[in-house]
Amino acid sequence: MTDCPCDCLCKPRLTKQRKVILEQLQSVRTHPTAEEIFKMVKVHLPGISLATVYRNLDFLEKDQQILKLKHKNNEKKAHYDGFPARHYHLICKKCGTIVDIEDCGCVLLDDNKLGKKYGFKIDPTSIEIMGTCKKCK
Amino acid sequence: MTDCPCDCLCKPRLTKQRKVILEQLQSVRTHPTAEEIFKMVKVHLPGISLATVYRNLDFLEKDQQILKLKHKNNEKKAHYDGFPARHYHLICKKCGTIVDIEDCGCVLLDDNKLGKKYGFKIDPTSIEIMGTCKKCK
DNA sequence: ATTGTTATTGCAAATGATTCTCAATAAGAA
DNA sequence: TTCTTATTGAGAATCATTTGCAATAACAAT
Repeated sequence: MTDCPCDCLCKPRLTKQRKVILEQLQSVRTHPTAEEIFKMVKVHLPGISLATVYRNLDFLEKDQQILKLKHKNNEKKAHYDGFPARHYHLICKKCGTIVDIEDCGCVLLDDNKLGKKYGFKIDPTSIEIMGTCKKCK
Repeated sequence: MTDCPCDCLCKPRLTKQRKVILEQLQSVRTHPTAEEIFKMVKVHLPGISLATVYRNLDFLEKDQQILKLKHKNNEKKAHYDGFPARHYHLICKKCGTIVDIEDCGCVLLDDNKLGKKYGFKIDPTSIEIMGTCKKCK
């Protein structure tokens, strides 16, 4: 582990908790909430605290090891994605289904024209596209 | 006012409160929070309640008269946009600046290839693209 | 290994944006 | 004017997330 992903000067440590949280999130292809991750991790570390899960999810997100999805419909809970490789998410406004888009064959964001025009460095992993899924239409 | 935008059978009424909330939101080109809208509306309706502002913002969003932006960085507050015409938003992950993209000359979403492939009806006004703005780079 | 420093943890309490409850009010149809 | 019921104001409730703090444990230095 190198430098802290936030702007502090501290040296992050690889704790059991942080390790297992990441492992568990990477063990699924779904987009679990902090609470759901907490339950998965508790199987391996029964004494872990929910606050620790939140703290490590924040850390891992800042460190760009995972993604945080904030958009799932009217739900207040955030969802997490253990695979931060460049991909977008389609989220159904009605039922909240999240679909990963691995290769969308689109140039909107990749060519970075948009970013240049507005002086933005676009983060392609953070894009959440809302809509209505097949079932809900 | 026609049918209720939620799935209930009630007949919406155009109250003073709803009218002024929409007017005030449409009077700015920024993306205020519910609290900020509350303050603007209170100038004209001193007795209004914050709960009423929330209820009407929900209503107006469902009715597609306004947009709700949930993504502004680590802030928990939602932001609102009084101009729901098709446009995207760039949001800076660091400082939270929101930039409107009126015409991005991009086809990612408009051609609806993406929607077809995944069976999604994409809502082009709901797209929030995260990145880092010029100042924060 | 042992020690020292300090990042991290568990717990419980706090936070804070949003939602809900409910009696009172008022929009709009009859 | 009357009636129905959608909406309001006030405050309490919700609940995901954060925070304070003393105890613990990573890991660098000895």
